[in-house]
Amino acid sequence: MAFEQLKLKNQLCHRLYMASNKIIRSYKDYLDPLDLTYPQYVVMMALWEFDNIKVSRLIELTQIDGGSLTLILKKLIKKGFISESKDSTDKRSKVLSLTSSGKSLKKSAASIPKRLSCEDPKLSPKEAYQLALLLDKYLDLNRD
Amino acid sequence: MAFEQLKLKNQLCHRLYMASNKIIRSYKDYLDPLDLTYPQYVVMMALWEFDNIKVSRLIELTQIDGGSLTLILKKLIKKGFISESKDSTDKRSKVLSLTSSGKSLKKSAASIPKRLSCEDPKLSPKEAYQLALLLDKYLDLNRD
DNA sequence: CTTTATTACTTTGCATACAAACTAACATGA
DNA sequence: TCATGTTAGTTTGTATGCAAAGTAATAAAG
Repeated sequence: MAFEQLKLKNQLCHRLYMASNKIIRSYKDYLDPLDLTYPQYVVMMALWEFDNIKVSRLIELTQIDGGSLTLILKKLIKKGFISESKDSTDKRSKVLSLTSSGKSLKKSAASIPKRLSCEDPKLSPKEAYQLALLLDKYLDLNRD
Repeated sequence: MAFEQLKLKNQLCHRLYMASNKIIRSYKDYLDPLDLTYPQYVVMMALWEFDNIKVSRLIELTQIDGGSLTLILKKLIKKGFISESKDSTDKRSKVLSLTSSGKSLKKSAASIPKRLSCEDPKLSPKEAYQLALLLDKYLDLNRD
């Protein structure tokens, strides 16, 4: 009756859960000045990389579900970072675009990744790369 | 102006965020029959392993923040899986204990880890172990 | 033995997650 | 072209996640 398989230290899921929450918390200090939450930052990164895309493409890129995304987009629009327009060929689709304010925000965000990785490098660059590879395999992603 | 550091594929955090959400979603099919959400399951695992512990210890074990935990505990009490009592030596503390119903739930949960890992093994056991080691290092955990 | 600081939780307010139901618009087939 | 199916997003309801303020009880100081 040891039930080893139910011990917390044997749960990959619990580690992912803690690690995700922890790293998102650590972004807060850097994102607050930009008036962005972490999910909002992910959406902005997607748009900084691929501007003028549909909601469906944003869901693919960010893996944020549609329901959550609708709310996040409303907030980003309210903040003036993005704007929406109807797709001329398919009125069901909505196209999202960066405003000038949203574009200039990219410059302010540019230093965040480096500042974060330097702040408290629990993992070496090599280890971070290994971790990224394993996560990509788990996520079944094929990038590049 | 390439801003490579802001591309999604270069974000470790985004991978952790997607992986955590994905693996928690994958637990849903197995936890619904037990009437548990994933965070509730984590709390139950902690109690199955260390029964009769205080809220502060539960926070240490699960890394769930106090505010969220209060709500989760209320729900687990309402479902009859755990009960609370005052610590006799320190009335500020609250001790949580499994009920007989909560204890027997452990038997129903025992098969979940294996069923999940077999369902769609994106990672080999060796890779999962590597991933766990890297996450522990990131989390700064020292188990055993 | 009071005053003050610290602890252990709880409550509040805002922002997601996410499944399920819903709506409008496009696509298909007879 | 009309009924039907599918798709792209939105809405709704429940459950966190988390920072900050609040509360009650214990500890520390003087």
